[in-house]
Amino acid sequence: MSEEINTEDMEQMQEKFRAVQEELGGKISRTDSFDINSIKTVAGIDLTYWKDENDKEQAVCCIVVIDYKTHEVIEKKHFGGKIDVPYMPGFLAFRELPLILETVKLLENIPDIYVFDGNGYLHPRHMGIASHASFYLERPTFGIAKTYFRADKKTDYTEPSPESGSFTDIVIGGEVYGRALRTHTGVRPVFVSVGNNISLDTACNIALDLTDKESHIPIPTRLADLETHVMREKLRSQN
DNA sequence: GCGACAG
DNA sequence: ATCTTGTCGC
Repeated sequence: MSEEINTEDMEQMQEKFRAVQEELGGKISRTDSFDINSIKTVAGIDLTYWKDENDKEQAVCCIVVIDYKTHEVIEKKHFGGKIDVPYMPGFLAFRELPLILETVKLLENIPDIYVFDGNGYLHPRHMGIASHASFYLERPTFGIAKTYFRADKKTDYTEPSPESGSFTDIVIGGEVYGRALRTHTGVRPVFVSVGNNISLDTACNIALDLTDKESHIPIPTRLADLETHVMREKLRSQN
């Protein structure tokens, strides 16, 4: 009884989604709208998926707010529900945003900045999930992707030197879309890109500030990821 | 027709 | 993303 989604439906969906992205994509600001020294809290956002007993796709979104300076966890919130948009490269926001916005509503401590698991400006229409989400949030955003996404089919990235902190810009058509950033020496880089109202330099500095020995993935994203797995087990056993 | 493809 | 044990390495 699972709804079958054929290619015609997918193409119609993408047609509408692409129009939304082209409309909003030109309204992104890649300039800091704040002073980095004023940042007190940062939120990490992530989702994880599973199929329920009726083969319906379910997901839970988790947001973890931490103290920027001490990295102490201030708050955790989650919201689970059915997913009705399939995964289509380039259209991740349409799949994940509904649950994300519901989870944001639960926050008692509004963070100074939101960090997403995925890209922002590093996208064919500059509208990865970090950029898209910004239009519904009153705070700057940026994205951290664990694997490279070719915003342009021809453009690959150049491996940064092995030392922590080194990076290479991802340039397409003379424009910097994002950055391959090494957060741990000798470990594969993460891909940082601007969401909105922040500069790439600042986003990378924050990513490095929020990375510790435990993982090459910055703490907010790492904690949100761990939390989604915990919540998935809890929600699975309830249904 | 073939490959590419954030999560 | 998810299905999955042991195993190599710091």
